[in-house]
Amino acid sequence: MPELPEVEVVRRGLERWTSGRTAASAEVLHPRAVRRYAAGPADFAGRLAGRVMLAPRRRGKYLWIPLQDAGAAQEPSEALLAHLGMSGQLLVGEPGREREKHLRVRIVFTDGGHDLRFVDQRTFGHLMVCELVPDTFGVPGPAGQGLVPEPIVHIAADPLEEAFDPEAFFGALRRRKTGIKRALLDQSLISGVGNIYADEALWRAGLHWARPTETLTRAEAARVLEGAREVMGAALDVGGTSFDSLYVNVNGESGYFERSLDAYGRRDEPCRRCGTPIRRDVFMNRSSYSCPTCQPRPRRARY
DNA sequence: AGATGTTCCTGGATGC
DNA sequence: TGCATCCAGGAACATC
Repeated sequence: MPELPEVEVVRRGLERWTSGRTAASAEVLHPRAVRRYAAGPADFAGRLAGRVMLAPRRRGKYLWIPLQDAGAAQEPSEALLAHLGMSGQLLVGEPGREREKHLRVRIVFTDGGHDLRFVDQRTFGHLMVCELVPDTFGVPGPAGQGLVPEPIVHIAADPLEEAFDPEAFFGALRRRKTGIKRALLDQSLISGVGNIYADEALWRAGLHWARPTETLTRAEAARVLEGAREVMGAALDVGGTSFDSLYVNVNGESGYFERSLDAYGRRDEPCRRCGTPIRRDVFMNRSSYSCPTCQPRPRRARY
């Protein structure tokens, strides 16, 4: 299940394997993979052909590769945008290798080298070509760095970005009338935090998932942020989390972080701080794992 | 308008 | 053994 650290691992892999290379052609093997691209699969493929892939960028769980016309000097105005969803993979490898069962899109390059493949079993992920526009959540960076894909202008900065504003995040939390976990999963408040890392951040902060956001103190909000940063940083250090074979990095190697999780998936196992068995609640049609002792349910809960 | 519920998808695990 | 059902979850979209 790719969340921010896993997507960053993929981004780094692409930086090494596709930067500076020119796409020759693209083949869409399943239209659902480009469903968000209104102009359709043929136009999608046409937009990639002949364009140079620059260094990939990331915000939260979204990944994009700026596309430059060959020989052009101006800043790129379009990008190939990717979201891996539940089971998406971006794989780089020998062009002649066997086709994966769930291969959705294949891009080959003019140099005849490694191809780029989008493989996605559950097809929650997608690719599209889009415009790059000025960033409203982040701060302007070096030339061309202040641009983000138009379809994700509403996605907030993620906690590992310099542009992330903790005070603005705290203010947004206090204005909301909802539970802290729902807020953490809302990509317009903070991006890159999914179900797994939300539970981990709350365990580290000692807060229950149903804690009303409007009652959070600045210190509590800071603990949640710090927890998210720590757990995602640790996951990044070991190459991402993997619970099954669905997540692999760009070269097909799995991550090794799952053994380090403190809450997620540990139902009935002892809390690593106090020994109380971890409990599982169903919330938002998802599992939430927490320690009943370290993360007591608030008297007034919000969902 | 903000909060909350629904939906999309596949295949491994589980139950009878 | 075989078939049916459950479960995983990001985020757009629908509804209250």
